[in-house]
Amino acid sequence: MAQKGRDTVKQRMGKFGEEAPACVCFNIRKAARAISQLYDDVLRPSGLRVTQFSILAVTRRLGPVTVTRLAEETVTDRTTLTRNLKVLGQQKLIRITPGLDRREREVTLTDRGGAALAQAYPFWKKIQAQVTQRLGPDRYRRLLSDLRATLALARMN
Amino acid sequence: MAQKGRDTVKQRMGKFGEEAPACVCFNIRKAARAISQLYDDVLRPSGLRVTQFSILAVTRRLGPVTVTRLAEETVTDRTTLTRNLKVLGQQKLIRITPGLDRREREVTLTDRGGAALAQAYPFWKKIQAQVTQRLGPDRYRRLLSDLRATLALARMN
DNA sequence: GAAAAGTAGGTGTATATACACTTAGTCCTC
DNA sequence: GAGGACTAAGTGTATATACACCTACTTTTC
Repeated sequence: MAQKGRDTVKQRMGKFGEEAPACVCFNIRKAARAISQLYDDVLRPSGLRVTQFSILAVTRRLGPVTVTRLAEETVTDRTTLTRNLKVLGQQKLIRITPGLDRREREVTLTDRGGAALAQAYPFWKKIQAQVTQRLGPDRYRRLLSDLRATLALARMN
Repeated sequence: MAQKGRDTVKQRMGKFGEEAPACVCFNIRKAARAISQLYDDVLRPSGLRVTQFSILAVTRRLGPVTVTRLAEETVTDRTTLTRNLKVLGQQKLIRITPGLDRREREVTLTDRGGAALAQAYPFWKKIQAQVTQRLGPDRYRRLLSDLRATLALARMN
């Protein structure tokens, strides 16, 4: 009875505590933190983090590739990738050379980078197998598919 | 015929290009980056990032809460949370006070923090509704459920 | 062919993330 | 109740992330 036409903030957000756990973003981020820690932990003996492992792997697959293309493939902001590549370049795991179009830079996996990737591979394989096994094949496929859908949705705008 | 008992690195990693897209961690991280950008973009007028929004929301729900408890709830490394809380504290959105147990620190949402949350809420609500609508209720519930399973699995060790 | 438009990439700044280590306080055991 | 075990939190350091802005180069348009 204190107010009628106008809700208080408290009322408008009355269900907020219950809604927060439903936030798609919050939940994906939580899962990302947890799963990243797991993968990083298993990859640790290799000296590569999962982010670095992923970048090297994609670079290996795409051969000499521009920064922008690599950013698209990894769904990373280009400027973020620049910083990530810097670390890998310092460790001589990749090489960055000017492209024919002199605005472009081509990223190439070095021998050293290939060796690092090969060395890390069994660790990745092990944890990946464990995770997929524990999720079960159905849920695993479903999750990847739903994540793809979420990704597509997020980039839709 | 060059080698028989021993595979080359190339052979061992022959399918690597095809396996990388199947990496659970890589895919969750990609989705997390994309969805975070979307939420951050929509939340921008409110001045809160989705990470900050989440921390404030959880703080609001749990009332005065210790740093460790908040870290558990948000599945964030405690030292990460310390840094995140520092930013929120500087903006006076939270207050950090010594606990009864003098090792502990209690985090409380300030009035200013409550107001920021209330102001950001409609933006969150809007993008959350759009995302769940586009995913569809079934896939949305399934995704949250599978993410929970992944999270549990990752923390299992 | 010069100006404008468009494209590739980097920098400055700020937040987010977490490991290894440290500090400070509490509890527990004798 | 003193000493050691345990627990809560912060720091040093490094990587990850992305926005706003900038520079350099290429293409397009007249």
